Amino acid sequence: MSNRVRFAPSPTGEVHIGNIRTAIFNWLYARHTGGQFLLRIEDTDRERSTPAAIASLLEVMAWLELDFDGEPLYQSSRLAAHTAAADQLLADGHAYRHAKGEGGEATLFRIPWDSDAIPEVCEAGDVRLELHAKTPVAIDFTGVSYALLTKKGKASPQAGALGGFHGLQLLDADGTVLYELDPDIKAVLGGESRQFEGVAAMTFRRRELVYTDLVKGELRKPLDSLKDQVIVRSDGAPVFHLANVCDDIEQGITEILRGDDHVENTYRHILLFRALGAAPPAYGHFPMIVNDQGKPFSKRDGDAYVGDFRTKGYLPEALRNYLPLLGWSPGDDREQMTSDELVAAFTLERVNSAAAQMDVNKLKNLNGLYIAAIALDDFIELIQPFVASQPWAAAADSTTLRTVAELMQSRCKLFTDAADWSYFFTDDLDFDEKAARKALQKDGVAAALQQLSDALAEKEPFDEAGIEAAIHATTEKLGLGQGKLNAAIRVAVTGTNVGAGLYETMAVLGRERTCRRLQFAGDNLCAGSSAQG
RNA sequence: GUCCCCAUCGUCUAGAGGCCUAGGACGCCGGGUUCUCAUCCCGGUAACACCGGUUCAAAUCCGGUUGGGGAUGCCA
Repeated sequence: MSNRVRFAPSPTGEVHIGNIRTAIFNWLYARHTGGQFLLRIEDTDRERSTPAAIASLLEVMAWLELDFDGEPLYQSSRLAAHTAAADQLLADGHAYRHAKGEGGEATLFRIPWDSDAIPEVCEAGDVRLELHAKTPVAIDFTGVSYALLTKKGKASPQAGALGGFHGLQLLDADGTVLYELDPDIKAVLGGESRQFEGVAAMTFRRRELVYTDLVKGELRKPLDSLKDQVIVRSDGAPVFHLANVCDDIEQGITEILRGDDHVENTYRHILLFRALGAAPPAYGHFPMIVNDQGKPFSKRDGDAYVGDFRTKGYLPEALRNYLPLLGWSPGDDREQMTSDELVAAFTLERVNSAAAQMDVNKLKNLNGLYIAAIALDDFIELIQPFVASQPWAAAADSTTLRTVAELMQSRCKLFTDAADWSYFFTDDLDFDEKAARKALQKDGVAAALQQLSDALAEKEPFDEAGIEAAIHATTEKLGLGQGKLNAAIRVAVTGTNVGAGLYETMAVLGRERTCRRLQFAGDNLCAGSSAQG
């Protein structure tokens, strides 16, 4: 049977990069192994799941070209199956109804007492725990609760499922056995409860659940540290754990690849698979992506939504290339990789286990590399939406825009950099104060700009070569070195000291604009010009 | 508190006992090309968390400490 993996997001808001990286990893794995990549939308949280969130999820996946196989499965459509599974569990004695806390009776999944037949469960030796004798030990069908003795002699309350305490003995300070669980287990499971005071220690045979994580290797968890889990709320709504496992069985998932925050769930889920009569799939857990503080992303880190990267002018190719590099590497020095190369190189063995910090700088650099590689026509096409949002959009005729795009593409790291193209289309220059001061506030600059403007006014043709010649002629006449005036000209005509080639830029601007700006700068912005008094 | 996981330059990572005076990339600094900026090219900066142990030999194995994260929900 071929591999079947799934991406199972909850559509409760914007799509987060951590989530979409999980999707990318799953997609990469499926495509690498020739398996299926399924999409399951876990929309059972009626309060928070919205059609808008589902639409945006689908949109983001399409944008990143994460094509899934078959139709998406909407978890909400499976309510009846989930409820039936809970009923089955109840009937089989794997679950019980219990009013825990307020809210009425919920259905809890029991960490099984008879776990000998479960391949993932093994005995892990005898355990002796020193207890806080003043806290009573309580035992009933929901589990064992007790209090450990801290170093300071205080009580540290604990509770664990019954199934973790085979061979349990309660001892008093003298070592006398107060109680043995095994002979009493039927009665306890049947609903009787026991309580003991003055228990100094407890001993039992520890059982552990062991599985081999595809990423992290062998992982184990003592059953006595697990608690019975609510699987159906008192209002009748099945919880995530049940729905998730049921649907994984339904979809025939063979590998569950998800974020590190799910490792603890895995132990219970494996038990649920077994109780439902299914063999659990293999599991692999990816390291988390954290923010630049090294902390988990929270709602405050608004930048971490995929949609935001899109509106900021990132290319899907760049994101799809960068994200898998967080927590995974091909093992050689490659970083910029095509989708095909990523698919070919991707293996779970090469996924790391330490959390990875998002480095926007590096992403931006990669984005710049991708932008530089785009054909001019495509670049113009892609930049349209970003140009459209500029105040000068109306002035940007397609011919000029094309020329500008050609000049600026290699200087573009993000599509939003198009905001800097303003001076090509409007005379309302945004002068960089520092650059202006440095380039224009010098003696003689005003006169030089005026002379250049005069020279340019008659230059024919007004093209790159002609402009260069005019500038050279002017500097020569003034006894300036070649290029000495360029910085001043640049600031005068563009407002800034960075940008494409000066002559090319002036040619695009055209004679009229260029001269007007030179004169304006000469009259108003230079040392000794009228505006300066 | 308890359980589980994690730990190499500022960041992403390579490294699965000798190839490591720890490699690459981003960033940063310097230089070259160029009319500026960007690109491109050269060079530099900077890390094995700490303490023990195993070994002829440890970033790599083991133990402990510290630090970080997760779980301990009728959230997903």
